[in-house]
Amino acid sequence: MTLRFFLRQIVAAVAESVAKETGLVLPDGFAPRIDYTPDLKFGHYATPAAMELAKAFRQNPRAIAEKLIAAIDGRAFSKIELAGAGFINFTLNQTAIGKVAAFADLNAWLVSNESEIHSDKVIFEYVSANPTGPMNIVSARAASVGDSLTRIMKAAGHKVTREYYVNDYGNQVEKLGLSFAYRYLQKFKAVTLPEDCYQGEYVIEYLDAMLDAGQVDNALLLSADKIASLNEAEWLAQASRVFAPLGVSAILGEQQKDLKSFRTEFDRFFSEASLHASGAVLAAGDALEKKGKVAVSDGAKVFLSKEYGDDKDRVIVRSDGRPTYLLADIAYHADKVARGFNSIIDIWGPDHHGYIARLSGALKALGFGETPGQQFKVIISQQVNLLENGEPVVMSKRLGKFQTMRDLIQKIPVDVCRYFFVTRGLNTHLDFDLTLALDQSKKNPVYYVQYANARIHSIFRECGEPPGHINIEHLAVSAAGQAEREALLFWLLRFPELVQDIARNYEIQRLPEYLYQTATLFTSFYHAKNNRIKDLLAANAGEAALLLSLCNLTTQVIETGLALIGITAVREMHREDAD
RNA sequence: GCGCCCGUAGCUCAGCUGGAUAGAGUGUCAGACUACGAAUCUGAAGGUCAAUGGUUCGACUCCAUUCGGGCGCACCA
Repeated sequence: MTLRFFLRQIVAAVAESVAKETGLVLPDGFAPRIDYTPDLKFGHYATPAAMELAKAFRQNPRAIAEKLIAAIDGRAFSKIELAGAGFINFTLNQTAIGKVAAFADLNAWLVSNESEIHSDKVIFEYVSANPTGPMNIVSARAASVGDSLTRIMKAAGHKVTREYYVNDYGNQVEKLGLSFAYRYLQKFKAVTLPEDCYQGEYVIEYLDAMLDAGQVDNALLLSADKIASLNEAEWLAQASRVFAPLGVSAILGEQQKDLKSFRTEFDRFFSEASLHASGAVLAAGDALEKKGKVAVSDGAKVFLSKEYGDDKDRVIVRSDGRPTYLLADIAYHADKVARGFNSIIDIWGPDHHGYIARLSGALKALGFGETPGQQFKVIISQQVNLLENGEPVVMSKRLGKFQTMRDLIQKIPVDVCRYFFVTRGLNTHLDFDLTLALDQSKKNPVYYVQYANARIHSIFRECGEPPGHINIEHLAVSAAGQAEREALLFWLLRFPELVQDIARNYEIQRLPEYLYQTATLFTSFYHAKNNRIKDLLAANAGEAALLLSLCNLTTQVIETGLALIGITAVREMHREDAD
């Protein structure tokens, strides 16, 4: 059990008993907050519960706090104090700590703590870049954050499915096919690529690969002889239909390679075209119509999204009968609902924020959210400004000038990229300066964290492996009165609480911050004279073993934490150059 | 015009559903290697949290207005 959960149960129980005794009623759904104290000298945890209750009880917070304190069974504590305007500060005693946080191994503890949260069946969609070109740096950001968040949610105890939506249907795909057709034609004839085609050179590369692999149908193949009598318009129409799916699968394949090298995984790549093929798209329109949320305007069917806060109603079936992208997306999300997910989370790009109202409106119209616990959450990933030498790099797929995710991975180690992307909240604009990332690579925080871990393993190599079994009570006893040990130990014990928090609020940046602080606390522990394990080995073997055990817990936290953000935890580090 | 994000130390940014003295890194300055790895550590300086008003026991956090910076507003996907 986490210490925080233990305290929350206690405070909730005494709040209830105090309320009952005095004939008062707790606020609806009252769950006391358990916070960390600003400093361990105030205790391990604090609760502002008395302040939160002040209004409902119409009493002075300090008076409430006194009643709460009086009602608490003090056996687990060495100190409970009333502080400030009505904070209650808790200092747990070592026996209680050992009993509550009883674990021999960090991962076992994480698993045993899963019961503290309400486990959700979650579908998490992220990246979902269009299969019309290589992925850019915004996709890399979404990949880092989405992948890390899903790992964290799983660690907290949720059932998570990771999905990537492939927009392999519609105008853009047709244009992609046309771009391939033109590029092929250009090999035999001087024709200009139309402006609305994809201008990037990558089309030529993929085209050549297709031709080499013999994927292009013989009937379409051109030659110098054929060119003279060619009906160009007809050929282009035919060729673009053939090239479109080939192009999509080639580009998707490359995207998947990039994602893999970025250590980003998905359980499924969901094809938009499959929704059209199965009739699911139009069926979604019918479902909305049955709910009375569809009107006809100028021959088109519109979804009445204004009822859900959108600024205008949105077309879902065009006047020519073709469904819009929105309807396909509604169908896709209806499919997620049908698969039984009750938590649907998407990461979208910054240009899609206006889209939230209409899609969440459609889900509501279809009845999603009526069952308690169902939620649809969109996390908007803000822009990434790519800088090189302080100058912005222009990104435009159409013009073919852009920094791809692959360029990024080739320039900067994946560990550094991933760490960099998760150090900022998704809702902030991000300046990624390539030169800076390279220049500072040696002073990069990710190396600092890895270094701390390598140091621990160096201690193990030097002083012997730690005992396999971690005994928290013994660690707490040995930490008593030793500032560095105490700071490190209680910081480490917060790790599962942090995992729970991030799984709830998606604030991924808190994990790298935590790990950095872990490394800092460890090095300060390491430098304290009384913690020199090497010296203790002969003098006090028992204490040496305890400190090795504390190091063991530290490395478990660092390695598990790094794994949650997809970063390698090295156990030995080597300088790249001599200076 | 409407909507979204941002404004915190010289620079890049944290600040956990409102909570105790606003924190890191980097840069600057002053120190520390006969030390399980100096890819390190210790210390100093650096702030009117863009501005104004409001809400309350309490505001960087919530609300309103203003000023700055960025982005988006299709029968494209």
